[in-house]
Amino acid sequence: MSPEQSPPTMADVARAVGVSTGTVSRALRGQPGVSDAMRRRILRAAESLDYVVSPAASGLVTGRTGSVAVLVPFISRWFHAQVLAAAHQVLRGSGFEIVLYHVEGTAERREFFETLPVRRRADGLVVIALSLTDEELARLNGLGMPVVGASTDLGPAPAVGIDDVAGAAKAVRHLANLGHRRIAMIRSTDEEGFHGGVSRRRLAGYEDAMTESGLEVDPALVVSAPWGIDGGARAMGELLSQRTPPTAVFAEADEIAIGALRTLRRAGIAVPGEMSVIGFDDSPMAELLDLTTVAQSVHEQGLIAGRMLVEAVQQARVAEPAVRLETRLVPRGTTSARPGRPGTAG
Amino acid sequence: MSPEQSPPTMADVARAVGVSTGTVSRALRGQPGVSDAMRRRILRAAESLDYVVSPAASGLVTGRTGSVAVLVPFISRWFHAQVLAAAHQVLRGSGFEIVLYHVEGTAERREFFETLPVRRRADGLVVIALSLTDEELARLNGLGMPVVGASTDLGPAPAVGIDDVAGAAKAVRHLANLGHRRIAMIRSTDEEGFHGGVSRRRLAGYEDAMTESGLEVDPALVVSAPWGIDGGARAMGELLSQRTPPTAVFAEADEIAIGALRTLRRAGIAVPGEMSVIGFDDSPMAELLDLTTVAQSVHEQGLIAGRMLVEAVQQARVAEPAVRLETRLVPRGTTSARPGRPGTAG
DNA sequence: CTGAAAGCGCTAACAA
DNA sequence: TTGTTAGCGCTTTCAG
Repeated sequence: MSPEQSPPTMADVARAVGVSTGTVSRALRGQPGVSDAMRRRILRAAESLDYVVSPAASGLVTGRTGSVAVLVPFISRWFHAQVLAAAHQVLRGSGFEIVLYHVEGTAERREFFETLPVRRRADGLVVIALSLTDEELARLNGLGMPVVGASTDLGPAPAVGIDDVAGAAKAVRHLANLGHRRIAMIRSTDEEGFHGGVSRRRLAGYEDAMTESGLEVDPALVVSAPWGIDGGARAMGELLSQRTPPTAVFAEADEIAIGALRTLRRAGIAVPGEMSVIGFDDSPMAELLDLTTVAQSVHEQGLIAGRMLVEAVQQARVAEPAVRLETRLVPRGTTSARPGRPGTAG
Repeated sequence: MSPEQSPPTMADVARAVGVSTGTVSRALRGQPGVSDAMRRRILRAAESLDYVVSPAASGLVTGRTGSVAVLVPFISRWFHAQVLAAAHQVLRGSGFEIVLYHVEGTAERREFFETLPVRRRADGLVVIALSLTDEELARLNGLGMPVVGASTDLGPAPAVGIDDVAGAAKAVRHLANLGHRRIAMIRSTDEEGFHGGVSRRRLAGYEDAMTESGLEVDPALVVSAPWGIDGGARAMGELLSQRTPPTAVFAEADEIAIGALRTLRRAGIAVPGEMSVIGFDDSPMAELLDLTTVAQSVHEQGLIAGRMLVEAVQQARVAEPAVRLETRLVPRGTTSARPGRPGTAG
């Protein structure tokens, strides 16, 4: 009589075939205990009715949501988008829906950790490139669901990332090997604590390599500015205004290095002739601008994090819960031997 | 006796306070018909038990999921990420969770439109920067949930975007006004149909402005290449190999224009001295590289799309269902008067 | 203002 | 192999 307004339910399918919903349920999920003939009839009926199971209803009884959450701070940064895309790919490949939590500011971040909206909404969580406080870490661990990190240290929880200390050291060693002695570092300020951990580790790598190369770590040569091109530009300006400016600069990230390059260009300082610059990450912009940098496998981190979460959710344990990917120096056109160095044309 | 393993339910809260779950439900959702004193007691109990309602359970009875879905093709492109971030912001601000569907390839895309995983998983859908086929459009309309588009034409459904024809015409007129007569256009090939609509409209704008300026549209001057820096670089090469190369180039997107710039740099052709280049979108890279372009309000498109969806979901109608945002020319350093033009230094 | 009871659409025993 | 029966945790009448 009345046309079906609301979507069909499993009962509709059962009725159409003339069986019980129990059988339909088993058939649809590929469970054993249904004859092949019956399964076919049921699948056909479901198809023709355009039926889909209600995740809410099934989730209510199974206790699983079929979704996983992704927490990511700056989606419009190349690195973050890249990791997200890769993780998304494997998670959807495993049948999960992805719930996105984008926390770009302090307010959103606090809101997330206070209310923990993931609770009861996801079966697991992957955290991308976020430096967590101890309290935040504790909140996540109290979530009662598996959590994995990509480029994020989660303490005991599974995580994939790189050795930032070693990576930064590679960059600085490269500069030292080129004969540079006054090597500066540009860090990002991080009042909001989004990537403080990475920044600290890359600083440590800088210091390690300096010491190892017999170079003095002059505190004046370590400057900070807000993350991004403008920040890098500003920091470079600061370095140029010093009594004895550096001859080479290691920037914590490519975007920062690119800002530095902008300042140098505007100041008419030749790169690499008068100043060498090296970044970190090997983003597409680095390639475009021929920026020497340290590469990491960004996409792969997303893939691995996704796989880890699938494992954690489905098998309750992760085979290899701490993966460190290699970094590698990518020499390009913004680094060269120190001006005035013996045997080198300035 | 036995410690609570599973998260507390509403019944636990009710028991703690000594009321029925009906009352707890009303209290928690701020519904009328609960005394203030009772509501306070209930809120306190819920808080101290660390209780959160199960969206699955409440969704089962209300029929709403509390989530909205976002469909986006290339999350690592600046434009897409930007729109997504803005939409996410307003949607979360309205209390929705965001379910992300990232369809980067044909396979993923087809899978999405065939299985329509959003069904029963979201209360609405925003589609970002996707050129849809008629069948795809029909699938979305049959979804039974509100759909809005950002930089996406959805036929009758609400959408926000720009006037691509007019925007492209602005770019080309700028070049014509500078005295250029042989003006080329670089389009993106789009075998997979991801942004064919935009590309076609920008081509139409190019043709309009050419005709309007009394210039001939030479088919040889319209070249295509895969979207991105490499594509733009390749297309520029093609243009340079022609018998009578253009003196100015309009690229469908900044990323493509940037590729063109790379080729020109490598070829030793002065920009804008010997060749003018203009892009579209005004991405951060355009600013960095001092690329003349046509700007659009990307962030605002995301905000508006988000607001539209909230309206559609909550009020079942959108006050202003077709918003066209303005574009504006951003003259920078990659465009100048045609070489050899009277009164101009080549 | 509050309680009782029915039921949302499904799954998971347990029977048959 | 299939059906029956309880719920899963919540909202929503309808009574009181």
